[in-house]
Amino acid sequence: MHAFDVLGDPVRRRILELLADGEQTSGAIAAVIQAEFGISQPGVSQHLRVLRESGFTTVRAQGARRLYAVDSAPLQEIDMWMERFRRFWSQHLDALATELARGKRERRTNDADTSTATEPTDNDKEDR
Amino acid sequence: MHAFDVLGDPVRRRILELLADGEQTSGAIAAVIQAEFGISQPGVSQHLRVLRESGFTTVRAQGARRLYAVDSAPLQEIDMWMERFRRFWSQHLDALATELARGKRERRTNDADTSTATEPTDNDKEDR
DNA sequence: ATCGAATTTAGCTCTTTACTTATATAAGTC
DNA sequence: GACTTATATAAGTAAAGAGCTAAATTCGAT
Repeated sequence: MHAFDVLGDPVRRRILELLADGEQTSGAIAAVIQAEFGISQPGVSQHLRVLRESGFTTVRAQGARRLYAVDSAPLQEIDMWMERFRRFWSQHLDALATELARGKRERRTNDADTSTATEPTDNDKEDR
Repeated sequence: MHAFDVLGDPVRRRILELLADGEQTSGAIAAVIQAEFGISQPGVSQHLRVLRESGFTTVRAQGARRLYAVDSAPLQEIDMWMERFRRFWSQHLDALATELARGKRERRTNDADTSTATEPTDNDKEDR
């Protein structure tokens, strides 16, 4: 499952929002999600599994509890993919810093020539 | 369909990558996508429809051709959602510029207290 | 006005996935 | 050891979505 698919689900996004504030037990997460979305505990558990298996979270056992925490790797990957679109909205002056921080990028070549089409990201090729 | 779901599909991501280099006709896009993914022209057209209807692209007619272009609004929204996770990887020095560019954000409060759980984003609430 | 190219829409099938309930596993408590 | 709490897995169902072929639109050119 691709990182974007994982974030496609509102329950999973919400779980990540919760984890952004720090480690949480499965139970604590389930309580919030059940209250907010009205789904069952196993339902939440399955979402946690998806997050786990797709690398968005790490888990550590503490007795019978499972402590989930954000693993930012896939989020970073998404952030990198988004990079090529940032110039569409951050061409203001205050974006200069961002540009510096994120590294220089190619100048916009506005030719719509088909033959010049670039290859798809490795990332994208691998999942079909 | 949520913005993240739209980006969940590799074909749609690829189309956006193509459009990042500038406006393209439906036909030019279809040619590339068909070559790369082996799907039919109507298949590509359906993806263009999804991108259009979810706000990722704008279209303008030029005779019988349709010229597609990136509309960055939904991408910006995603970028904003991602903001809360950036501190997980950009707490290095070179991220200072990014921090400045993106505006200051709340200090990290690392308490895992359940009762303090924040509300979900309006964004997320609306789609269930 | 007719024909062909460019693009979209319709209807159908197949697969994936998000749920559900029921059950398993494992740790803590009495 | 028996019971409860915490969490995960299994099996089944229903809905969504990605693809296909066929047909409709719409514009340009003869």
